[in-house]
Amino acid sequence: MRYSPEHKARNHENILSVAARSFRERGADTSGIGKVMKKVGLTKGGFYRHFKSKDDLFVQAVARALDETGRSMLEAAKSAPEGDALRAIIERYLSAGHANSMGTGCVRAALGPELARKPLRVRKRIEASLEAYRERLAPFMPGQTREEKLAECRLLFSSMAGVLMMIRVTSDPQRREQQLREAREFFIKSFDKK
Amino acid sequence: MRYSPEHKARNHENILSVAARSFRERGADTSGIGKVMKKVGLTKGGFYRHFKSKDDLFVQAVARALDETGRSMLEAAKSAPEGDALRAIIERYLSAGHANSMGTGCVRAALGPELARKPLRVRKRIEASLEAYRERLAPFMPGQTREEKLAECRLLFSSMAGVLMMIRVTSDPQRREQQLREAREFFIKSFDKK
DNA sequence: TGTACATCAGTGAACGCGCGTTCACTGATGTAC
DNA sequence: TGTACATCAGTGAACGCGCGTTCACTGATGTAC
Repeated sequence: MRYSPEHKARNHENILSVAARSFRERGADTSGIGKVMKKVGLTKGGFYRHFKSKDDLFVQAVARALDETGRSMLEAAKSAPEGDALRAIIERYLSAGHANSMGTGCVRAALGPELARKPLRVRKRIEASLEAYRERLAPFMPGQTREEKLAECRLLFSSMAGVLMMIRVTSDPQRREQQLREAREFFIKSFDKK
Repeated sequence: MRYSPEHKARNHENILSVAARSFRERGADTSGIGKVMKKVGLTKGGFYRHFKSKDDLFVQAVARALDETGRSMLEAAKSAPEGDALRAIIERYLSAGHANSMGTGCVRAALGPELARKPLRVRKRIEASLEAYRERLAPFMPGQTREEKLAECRLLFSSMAGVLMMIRVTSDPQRREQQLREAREFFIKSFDKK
């Protein structure tokens, strides 16, 4: 059967968002193309009408996930009281909700080491997505120049990603909460009102 | 052929250290038992005389890797001038050498998300290794009580792991160096001389 | 001291399985005339 | 308006491959007598 362009675009989006979640939830190696396509409602053969390879899908899924996390951070910033944007960003990133949902959360905390292991060609594309993310959030960071703000942005989110990632190893929910609280306090103290 | 107990112990150690490196370098999913055993010089069938399962090996390899990283941190602390132990720890953790050798570096930065995805039974054993690590390094942390020191230790190493992990995504060596420098400065300022 | 037997680390083939990718094919729609 | 053909998203079987785990077997050493 022949499909409309909208139909194709819709399936493309579906593959992307199912993959973005599955990669983060289970890791890219354990998220087979067949499984992803099945969840979308298609068979795996059709995958290559949408993406050149699994790595191509990976790069695009990472880009989409970062875009969504960026949007969520911007939302938090914009719905915060005047002058509390950065605090709101930190509080949303280090929230229990974020810690409990790896599949819809920050790519760094869910796939960081996998990003580092990708071949250079792939990694360059990922770096571009990370740069775009930092550009969006730099305005809320401390620092005088754009370069300073970008550097602070990188440092803040890399650090918070490490904290989030390790909190997810902690099995006791109460300890998780406490670790989140301590981390929020630390990052707000260190990055806010600089 | 029958082997001496020392022979078995030696092979056990070899499997462990080859796995500990391979898991960190390539990820656990991509480090097959067959490959590990081949590198040790054995065939894969013999693996199950040493470990109950791949997850069992994983847990023990993580424990060994954390022990080695802990030892390295203690070394840095002990060979530092009086009062500069924590600074030395941070500088060694955020060194170019560490950033450039994922296979022999900190487990958190190389396998963090994989730890978080393991089933509870496995994760509990990993938590114990992480606790042991923090106990060793707590004496060098800021804080009045043991609990405070342990919490600072967790926060410091989780954060630095995130930074290290994301620096490994950066392809340009000069940028990596700069990011390491900025991170060292930040963590020394934030955790040292508190 | 000499012989018979038990032990058990390591071998290598086999198991069922899921993987990424390719490919001949289908068939509804869009286009050309 | 009607007919012939091209397009191409999606199908489903097939490819070669590596995986974790099991298992009957080997054979040098340790132990019992």
